[in-house]
Amino acid sequence: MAYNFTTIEKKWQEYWLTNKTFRAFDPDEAGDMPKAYILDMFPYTSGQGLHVGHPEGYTASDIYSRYLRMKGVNVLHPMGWDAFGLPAEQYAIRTGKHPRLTTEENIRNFRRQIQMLGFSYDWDREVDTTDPNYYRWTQWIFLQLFNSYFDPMDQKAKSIGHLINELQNGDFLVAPDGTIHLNPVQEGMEALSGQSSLLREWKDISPDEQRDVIDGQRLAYMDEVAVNWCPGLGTVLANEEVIDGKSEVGGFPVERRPMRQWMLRITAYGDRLIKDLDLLNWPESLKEMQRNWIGKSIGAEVDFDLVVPRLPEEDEVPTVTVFTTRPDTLYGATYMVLAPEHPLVDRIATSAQKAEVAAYRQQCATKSDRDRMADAKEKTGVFTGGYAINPMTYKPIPVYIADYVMMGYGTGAIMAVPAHDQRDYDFAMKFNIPIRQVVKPVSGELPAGRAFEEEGIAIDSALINGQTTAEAKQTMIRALEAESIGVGATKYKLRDWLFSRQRYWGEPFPIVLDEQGNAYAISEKELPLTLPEMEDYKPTGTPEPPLTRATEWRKYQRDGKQYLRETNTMPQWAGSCWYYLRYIDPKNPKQFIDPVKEKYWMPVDLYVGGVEHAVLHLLYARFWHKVLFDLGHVSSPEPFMRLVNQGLILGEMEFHAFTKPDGSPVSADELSDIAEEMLDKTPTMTGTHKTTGQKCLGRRVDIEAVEKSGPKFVLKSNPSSAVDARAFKMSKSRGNVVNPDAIVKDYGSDCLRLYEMYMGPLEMQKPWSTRDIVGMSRFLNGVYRNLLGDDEAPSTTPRVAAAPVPDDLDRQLHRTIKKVAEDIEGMRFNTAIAELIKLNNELTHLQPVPKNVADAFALLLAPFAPHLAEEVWSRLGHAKSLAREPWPTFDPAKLVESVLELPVQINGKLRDKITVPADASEETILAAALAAEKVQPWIQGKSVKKKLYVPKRLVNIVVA
RNA sequence: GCAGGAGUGGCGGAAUUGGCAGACGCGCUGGCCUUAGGAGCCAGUGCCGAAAGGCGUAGGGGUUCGAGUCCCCUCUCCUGCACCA
Repeated sequence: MAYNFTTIEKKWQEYWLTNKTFRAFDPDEAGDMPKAYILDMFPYTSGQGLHVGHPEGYTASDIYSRYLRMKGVNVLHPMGWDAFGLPAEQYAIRTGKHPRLTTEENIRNFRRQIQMLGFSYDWDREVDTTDPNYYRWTQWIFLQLFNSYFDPMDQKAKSIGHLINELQNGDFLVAPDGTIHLNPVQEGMEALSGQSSLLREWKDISPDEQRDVIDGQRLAYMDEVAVNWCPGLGTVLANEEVIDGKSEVGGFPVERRPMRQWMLRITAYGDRLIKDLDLLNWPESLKEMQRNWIGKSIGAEVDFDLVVPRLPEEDEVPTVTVFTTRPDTLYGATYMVLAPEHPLVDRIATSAQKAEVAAYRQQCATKSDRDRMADAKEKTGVFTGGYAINPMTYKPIPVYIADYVMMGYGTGAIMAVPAHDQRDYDFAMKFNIPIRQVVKPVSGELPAGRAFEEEGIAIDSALINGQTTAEAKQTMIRALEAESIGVGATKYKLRDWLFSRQRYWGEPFPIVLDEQGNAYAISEKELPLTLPEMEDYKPTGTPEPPLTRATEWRKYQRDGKQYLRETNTMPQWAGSCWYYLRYIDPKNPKQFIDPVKEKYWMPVDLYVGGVEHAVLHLLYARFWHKVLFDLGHVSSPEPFMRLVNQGLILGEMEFHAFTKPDGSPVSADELSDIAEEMLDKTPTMTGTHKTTGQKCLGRRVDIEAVEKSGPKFVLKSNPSSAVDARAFKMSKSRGNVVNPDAIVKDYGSDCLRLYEMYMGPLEMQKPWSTRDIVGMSRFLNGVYRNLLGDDEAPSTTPRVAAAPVPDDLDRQLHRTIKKVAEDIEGMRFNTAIAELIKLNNELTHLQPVPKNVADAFALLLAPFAPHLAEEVWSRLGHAKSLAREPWPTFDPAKLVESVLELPVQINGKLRDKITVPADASEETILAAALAAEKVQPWIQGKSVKKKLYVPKRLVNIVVA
């Protein structure tokens, strides 16, 4: 009979909650306990509830936390809710309920589901990003950003007050574009020619302009930029939220349009965000994704003089600045390309070319990002009719516009070096532009028919001939700087973080605007600024945010002056940027965190979550953390020291058989690019026939209709026809989503936990298989039966008694203790469970089970199946929870075997096995090996060349 | 195209890092028990072969007494980025 997991699990969950079993101790109560902060990525509380992917990571971190607690560690293991943002609001609109209500419902449901899985969270620390007591501090951090700037010398954030001081002292000067520059005189440097004459001192600037300069330096600033406007969602989106030209949420098309928006100056931190990755124990692939996203490239900006008639108001020759990572190839620049949107295009285009240029620009503007990507193979562009002067060769080079150069990166203009850049090469071939080699390989020949992009030796470049690429770059940059025609420069692909959304369900900005649209912070004392109650919170469908309708709420008065509140709201990611800090001091009404507690708990020792947050949450949170660090609010430069990604859990394996358009069956191995596609709004499997190119459609076939034949699966009814076998991502539309509620009801949460951990290595992607769960169910039932017996009467433990431990069992026990601890520390939970199963199998026929073995078993099982372990532990006569019971220790002496069974190989092939005493000498063992029965025929009549004995491993005899 | 990861029985996956390939679980086969159930217990289960034995870690080559593990080449799948100058 199965043990009653439902009753047992409920009982212990209540016990843990009432007794606050997993309370983390504050620094003053912790004594000399070591600390560990074990963090899960908190869930976004969608209307769908928990899916089986959540418990995977949560169980892993829970096992680790429970293990550490038993090792005497003070563990902080909290949980909370990420609940502001688009999906919650979309759900509310769909169900016709206010997002506050749906969010409350969703949180209740998530809490119920998570608590039913028995995780050892400290529930007194629960946070909810939509709680005004929480988002008050999100707004407070925004004010920190608003009141700071990035100091270019110290490479860190400082208060705006400090900047004003510097400007007043004359340490900084202001350029015509509003950017600030070090005062060369003050710094004892020679005045830069040209530019410096345009720099002005603070005192020479009007108050209005002064405010603009300051506002332009803030880490949170407003700017008119080309943004991703998503009409389907009625809001703008960050670059990170746009995938292949569509919104990540909902998959709606996104268009670029200029709008005035809040931005966070994450680009200032690009360099530190890359560099500090080295401090982190994160998966290499994830670090690489962040490096790619930030996209740092080092090179130079070079000014090219334009060959155009000078306008009367210009006192110098107009120039175009290009960015290049290969300044060593400057001599090879044979043409120039501007992005179609580049502001100088009109200035350069000749009257003869104007029409063609305008037509091309029009064509680019209407092309979606998607089309642009699809057309990437074929270069397009038009000649402007204008020329620029190559500053090294003094030769005029034609200026083109082409959509392979983007306005958003670098300077929006490139010097094209077709000999050493494949894109430029393709373009030059199409437009018959000369190609000039200026780098040759260190050895070997220049490749024919393509660009030579690798490093080499400079040739045909007077200034740098014979230099290696690295040397030549340096020489060139020095020369450019000396001539004031260029400067070494570093560019990032990363854009500043677009931080406002035209939606209701988010944190309001603690900002008011005057009539001119200038932004002012409200005071910290006015926080939290809560969302107004609104009947109609739906998006307006225009860039006008719904909060604009809250006319009373908007009004704000200070010092007799009227202002209007900012009506944009913050994006979904704001609350999750710092939640890990609030857990440390969740109820503090005075500060966002107590510095003593912060110092004690931070940084996070282990962070477990999905890889889907690689460039969103994890980049944003690191950015905020660094700002808080610079401003002295937190003590560590990085928040998450070790990070582990759990692998995706896919749906059950599916098989698909394919048919040609005419309906005849086709084998899956004749197809390529098999994938799911939306046809008539239904997800359909399609494949392209390798030879005919026909599109073939797949249909799902049952596993019973399929068998394995060689390396592939085929139809039983038609064994010549291979079927496609794969597991898909779980999705509602596929109908392959597994609901944890159902699994817990049928098998219990201990079983679900065990199954998810037993599926394979944590980081790997793996298919769900409901059929396999029964294995873990049998294991748990076996444990119950072996220790507590079939009798479910609560006080009896008939199978356990004080008894001597048989040698074999003792060895297995100590092996298990060793292996389980090692595997938990290495997060190899699948093999730890295998070892527990082995120990349990040893107990199956033992009567009685020795008490100390039963005790140890309960403790070893506790991190994995905590409910059953507590039940066993209590029924074995222990009064208190085992949550802080010391972890069992093993005796290395108990692990050694008294006799060895050694394999004997002849020429590396296994032929026999011999059993020898563990302390036998090498000669004895070799002699025994040669004498072994099945070895004899193999050495008879042959000469033994070599006898190898690998201690405690094997014997290998080499014969001629 | 670039970067990262992976490829082991019918399935999920083990293998202390160069030393008995397939631990453990599912499934399957046979048996026992039975108030017949999706319960429990025992035995077996990589492939070929009656056996001896042979063959086996995507494919091909190499290093080694010995290779799933190290080196070279090729193929397939996944994930990310993708005209980023």
